[in-house]
Amino acid sequence: MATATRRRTVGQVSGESIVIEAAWMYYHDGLNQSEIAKLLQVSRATVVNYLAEARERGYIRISLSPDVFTSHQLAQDLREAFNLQAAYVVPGGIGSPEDTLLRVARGAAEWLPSLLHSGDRLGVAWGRTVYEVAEAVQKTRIDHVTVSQLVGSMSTPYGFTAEICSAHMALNLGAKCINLHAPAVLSDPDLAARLRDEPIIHAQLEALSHCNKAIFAAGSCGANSHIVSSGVASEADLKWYVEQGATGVLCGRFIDAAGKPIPGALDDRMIGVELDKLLTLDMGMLVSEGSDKVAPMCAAIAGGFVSHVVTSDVTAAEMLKQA
Amino acid sequence: MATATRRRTVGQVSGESIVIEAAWMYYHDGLNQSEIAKLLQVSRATVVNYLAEARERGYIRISLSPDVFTSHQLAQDLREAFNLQAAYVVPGGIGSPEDTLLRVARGAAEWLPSLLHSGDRLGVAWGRTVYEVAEAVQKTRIDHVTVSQLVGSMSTPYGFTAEICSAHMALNLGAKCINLHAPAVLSDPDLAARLRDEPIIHAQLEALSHCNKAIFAAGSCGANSHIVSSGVASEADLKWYVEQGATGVLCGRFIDAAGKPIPGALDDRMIGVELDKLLTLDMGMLVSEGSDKVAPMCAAIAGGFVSHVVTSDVTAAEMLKQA
DNA sequence: CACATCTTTTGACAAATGTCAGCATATAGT
DNA sequence: ACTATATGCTGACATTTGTCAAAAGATGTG
Repeated sequence: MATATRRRTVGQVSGESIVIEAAWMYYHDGLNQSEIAKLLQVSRATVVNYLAEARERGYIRISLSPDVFTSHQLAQDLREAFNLQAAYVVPGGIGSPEDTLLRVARGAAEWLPSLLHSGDRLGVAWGRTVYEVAEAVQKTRIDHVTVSQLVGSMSTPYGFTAEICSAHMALNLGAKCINLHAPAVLSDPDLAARLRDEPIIHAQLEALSHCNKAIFAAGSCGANSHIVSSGVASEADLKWYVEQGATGVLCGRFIDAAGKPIPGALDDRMIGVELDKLLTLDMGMLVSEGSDKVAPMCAAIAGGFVSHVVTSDVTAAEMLKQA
Repeated sequence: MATATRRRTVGQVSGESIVIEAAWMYYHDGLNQSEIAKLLQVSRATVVNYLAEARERGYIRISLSPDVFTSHQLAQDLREAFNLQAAYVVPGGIGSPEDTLLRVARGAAEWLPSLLHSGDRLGVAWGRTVYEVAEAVQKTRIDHVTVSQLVGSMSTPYGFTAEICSAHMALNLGAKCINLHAPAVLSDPDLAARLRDEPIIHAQLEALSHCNKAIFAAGSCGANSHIVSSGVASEADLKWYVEQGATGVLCGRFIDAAGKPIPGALDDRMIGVELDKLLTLDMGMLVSEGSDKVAPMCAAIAGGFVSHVVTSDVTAAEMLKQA
């Protein structure tokens, strides 16, 4: 501005103003790069660099309007069929299942900030899907939001833990983060009980019980169930739970087709939120996708844990068929 | 998806899904138009059309991160010097004063939604600046927000009225709108009093008094003061108020340099919010720009009406010099 | 069912944007 | 003060994106 900075001095903070100026001209005023170059008296290539810098620094925010994905037919149908507050259905696209999962995660990431308000306490579960959501959330700043880790950690072959899920989520939301410094499952019920009474853990579990919103995925009880591969349950455990009617997994706990938690040996050995806590939330966001998740998702919804769903169009259609 | 719609049938609603698909691929997956064209099996030109349609329909949302404008040096200085909750300072750019005003308005429009939460009741003042803000607000949907018109209407040569300001604001925020179906100023105090007692107007004024946030601009008392050109006050009125020490105009009321309302003949003839109501708000957003607004803005802040300021870099610098 | 009238799609061309090697200017070290 | 080094800027070229008139597919009507 006023003081014409022909060339921005190295590292000078005010030097960024010309970047912002360029970004404003380009994205708001709709000028093209040549016009901007002329006005700022630099070469067009420099303008390209400024814009690239603005994008890198996250000054520019491009998103698809959430309305689109919550208001079209499939989303409305899903909402009505399952009596949800809202559903967000992303186009599955042509890509691999992997791509579709990323899209669903990205959709959730784009929706989530608009559903959070000042003072909210968000519980974050754990898993591949939740991890991708946490990563995809754009940096936002909502005042006085707290993120809590809903279940204890497990070291996984995938390299992300429950702590990382919640920590990244908190980081991107500009929120305070309360981790749960304990394993998700212990070998001995007694040890678990003593750990739960440990002051630090106790305080963390206490904080967790004050969550008013939560985000989680549904786990399947099928062949390559995540609950087994992550080491929370053994093959034998899974087999036993399936025999009792287990249809899906929610925050590390097994539920049947009606969404009722199935009591079992694992319960006493686990550290994490108990399912009935989730029933009283203002918002329970279920983010999942894939044929194998249809039954678990329907079960979770039937159990009353879910107010918001994010999924793909194909999965949404399958859920509607099953209903 | 599944059913390969080679060509979308005219007007068919589901036909929009291919538009969304294209938009997703382009803006989220980072594919270029040729790649998308290949995947969707249409020509690249068609992809261009899809993307244009997505933009027109408002599916795509591009914005500059508010953080940038609230966190740089000038904004921080302004915030501290005037003890504000936050300040948003836009680069003035090279353009005309008109352009700068539009930028400030756009800045306010981009900031405002992130400052509103479910249940808020936003009071909207009136004037050129506020009108531009209302227009520039991108369609968002925050639940249970109510917009109230802070002052009565005047027909202006500019063609926008207080009703249009609040109505457009409400429309774009997806909020309920409570208008004030009365002129801003009447020729006779008695008539004004009777109008205020009229049930409809009374209810509207009542609703207005429950606002917890407000957005307004500062008016000057100079030569081409808006308060005169809009017909609220006469030249003689203005002269009288200036003699009493009037420094600026806020929601149609005159204030002195310390921000104290100046009682006068106009008060009894006006229909609209009273200034002391504004002192108890959670948020008072002052949006103004220009040398002639510096004194009025400082006065409004001194009076305690303001928690958030949006202005240009030049004006911010002038305010700091004056402080 | 043929015709008129729309909307959507397309290919060829024009314009805008991105890339990169090399040059110019600032900062750090001696 | 004089290099060495890092950082920002530029021009020429490559790629991507936007435009537009014409063709092809839908829809409505006698």
